[in-house]
Amino acid sequence: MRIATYNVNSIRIRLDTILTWVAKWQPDVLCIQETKCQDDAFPLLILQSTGYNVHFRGMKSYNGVAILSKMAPQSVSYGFSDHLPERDEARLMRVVVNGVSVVNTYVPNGYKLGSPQYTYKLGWFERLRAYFAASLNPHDRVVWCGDMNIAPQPIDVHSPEKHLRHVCFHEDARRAYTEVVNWGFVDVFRKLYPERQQFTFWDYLRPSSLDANKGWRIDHILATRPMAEACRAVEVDIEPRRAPRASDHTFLWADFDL
DNA sequence: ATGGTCGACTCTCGA
Repeated sequence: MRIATYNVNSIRIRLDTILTWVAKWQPDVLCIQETKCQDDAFPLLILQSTGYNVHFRGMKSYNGVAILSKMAPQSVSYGFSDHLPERDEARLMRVVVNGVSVVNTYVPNGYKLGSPQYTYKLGWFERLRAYFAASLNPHDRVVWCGDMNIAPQPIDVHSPEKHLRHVCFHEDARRAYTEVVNWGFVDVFRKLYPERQQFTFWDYLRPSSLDANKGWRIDHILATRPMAEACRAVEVDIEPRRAPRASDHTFLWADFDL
């Protein structure tokens, strides 16, 4: 079972990228973040023409998540369902496919240290931990993937010493993320490649960052222990990142023998 | 301290 994740940064602009990648790599499940369109503008029919099942939730301009799956999901749900007011919607969805619960998240960026957005990001991780604790079991087959906006370790960002106060590397953000991981997840990329420095994101604001390989590993695939033990391969595909009209993120995929 | 680049959308915000 192949599960993949991709921050598309506008699904309408990069529809071709998705179609080409899906045709080549044939994921069983593809989790997409930052679709950036309202549901009535979502390119549903063309995505369905690939034969995939398509589920999504968006909002105007920002955020938005979608999941493509070869098999029809047994269930689909959106958001935390914790009845707290949403500062922004369309950042979390879950499907159950082939007995595997797949949770797709676009974690809030956090803007700057000390900002309300940063506080919201930290709280978002706490809500996510509560969400896993309330609705899933670490002994079951669960995969959590998406754009986490967290580089978990110094190896996961270029020049870590320069980013100690960056919202994607600050100790408080990393701790909040780690608390969720500690509910029962294994970072399958890091499990298979304990030493490899492999980024999934190069900042648009620094156009030379890709060539200089000054990036971040902030997109992740995490699996509960029973799933992680079945993980046979994980790779980052940076080729679409070099194409014209590239997103600043890469595709990331993992194969599980079930 | 600031700007650099995108995308959505409305002359600005979020990343």
